[in-house]
Amino acid sequence: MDSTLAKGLAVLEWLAREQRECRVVDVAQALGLARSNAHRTLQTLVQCGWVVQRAAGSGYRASMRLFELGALVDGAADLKVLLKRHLDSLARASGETIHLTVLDGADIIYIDKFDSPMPVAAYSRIGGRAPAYCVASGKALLAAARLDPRDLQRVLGTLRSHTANTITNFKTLQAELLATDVRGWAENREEWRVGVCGLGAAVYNARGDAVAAIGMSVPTIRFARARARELAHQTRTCALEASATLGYRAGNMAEEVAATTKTTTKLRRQA
Amino acid sequence: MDSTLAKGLAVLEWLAREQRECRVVDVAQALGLARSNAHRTLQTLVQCGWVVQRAAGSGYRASMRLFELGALVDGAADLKVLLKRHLDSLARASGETIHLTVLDGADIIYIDKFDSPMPVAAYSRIGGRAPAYCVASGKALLAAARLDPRDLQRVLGTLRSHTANTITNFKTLQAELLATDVRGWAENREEWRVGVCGLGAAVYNARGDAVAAIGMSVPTIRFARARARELAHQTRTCALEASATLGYRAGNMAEEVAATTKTTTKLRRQA
DNA sequence: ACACAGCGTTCCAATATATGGAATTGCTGG
DNA sequence: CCAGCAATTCCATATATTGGAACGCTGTGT
Repeated sequence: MDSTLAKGLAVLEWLAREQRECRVVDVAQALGLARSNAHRTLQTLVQCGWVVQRAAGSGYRASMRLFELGALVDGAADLKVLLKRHLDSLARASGETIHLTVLDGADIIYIDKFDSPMPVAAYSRIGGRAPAYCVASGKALLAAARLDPRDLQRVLGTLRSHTANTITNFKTLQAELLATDVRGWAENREEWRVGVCGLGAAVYNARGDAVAAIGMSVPTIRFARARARELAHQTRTCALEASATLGYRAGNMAEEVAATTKTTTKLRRQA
Repeated sequence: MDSTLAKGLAVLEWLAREQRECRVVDVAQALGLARSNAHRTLQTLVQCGWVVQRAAGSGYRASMRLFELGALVDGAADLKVLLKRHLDSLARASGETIHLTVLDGADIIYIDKFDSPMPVAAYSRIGGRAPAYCVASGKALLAAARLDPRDLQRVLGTLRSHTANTITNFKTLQAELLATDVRGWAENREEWRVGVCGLGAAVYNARGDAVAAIGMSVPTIRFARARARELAHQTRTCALEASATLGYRAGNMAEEVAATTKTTTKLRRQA
């Protein structure tokens, strides 16, 4: 383990999260480094273009390099541009807050967001995270991944409780993922934040991989049975249209359905 | 200069740009490292969460960490969410491709994009770069920065020619930046890509800093004098509305205009 | 079935490199 | 003009990094 590299990455991450000009001593104190060490590390980051010092002798900030390279990861930027229209029209049709998310280990990461004109209790941020098993987008992606129960447990670790409704039992979660796969959308009923429900559906690319999920956050107060049904239908339809935009063909859909049924059966047997 | 850190960052950047699963030897060859060295560096990056190895013993990819932190830089993500509505309505009103950009040294970086339904010759990508002095967004931001001629030259370095129309002379560029500041928008007439013109206007936050620019890319064939005027007006208006969304108050505008006049006079004297 | 080639991974002694305390410089406010 | 704080430079020391060698695994060609 290259400790110098680990230290430099820690400095970079800390600097990015601070979102303000930081001085050498700030970095040194925050990460427990000697001033001279912090200084040299920052100099290296500057020389490599990951950190900028607006005026010489002034504070340091993370440079746009992080953004530039972040846009390349998983083709996130392309996804956003291609799916923007779909998300926007879903936002307009529903009047609710819409997210585009991807799976990163046990979390989802919000990669795009369309705010509702109506107020929502939940606050989310592009680049922000949420536990996949607690939110609708995450469940849609986990369901689409079709992991063995064994792998699922390995990926998620312990199911921590975040509200009274959080699913903390693997059997229950597996059953829910099966249901998600069958009906084509996932639900979240105050499992992550009290007062906030959600709907989610996976988006597939031309190869049939689930590359992202479209999610909708709805205050419980607007999530009555009939409206939830309607919104779920809208979300699922939007995800299907988005998949079509990425080249996912209806032709595959037959196979897809067959595969679903097969896996469903297999998982039922295992459960 | 911490060479271990520099090496690790180089590996991370290379991996992000490759956008595919890379093996240890690929990294070692590409960056001229010993296999064991490349291996340990990758292990460190994995342990720190910047790189992932989907299946153990398989290739390495950059993780979502880059995206996650990139979203924090300069509040890029917040900007996008706040300004989305404005960009979208400009895209609809004009029918042309709209960009949101920020300045990074001598380059602009595209942080958001709304594609035109009509085909455009220029290809741009979120996270992509262009030389600031060659494109309208860039000129709008450089004009808003109000640098001394001395600083401007230091920041930009040599003005390389990219088309027959590229501005390669500092006096000419300064004059154009002055004009930009006065009229409130910048133009690009095939200075970066042949066949592509552009318009750009700076967006200000509540403190009066130019934090981003709104840009429009238009094929020359649709950039006749009258239409260009009309689109320029739309672009400028959109930028003003966007500035208002960020808390830039008309009250400041008087000061702003005064400052502009003052700087203009000062720069005229220097030129 | 065997030998071989390619790759990931581990190990280790040599040595180049990072480290942190101290000294120096530069800046700011009283 | 001085005092106080922070940035930066310097250097001897200790340590972490380095790359060659070796091992095991997998897949391929004979």
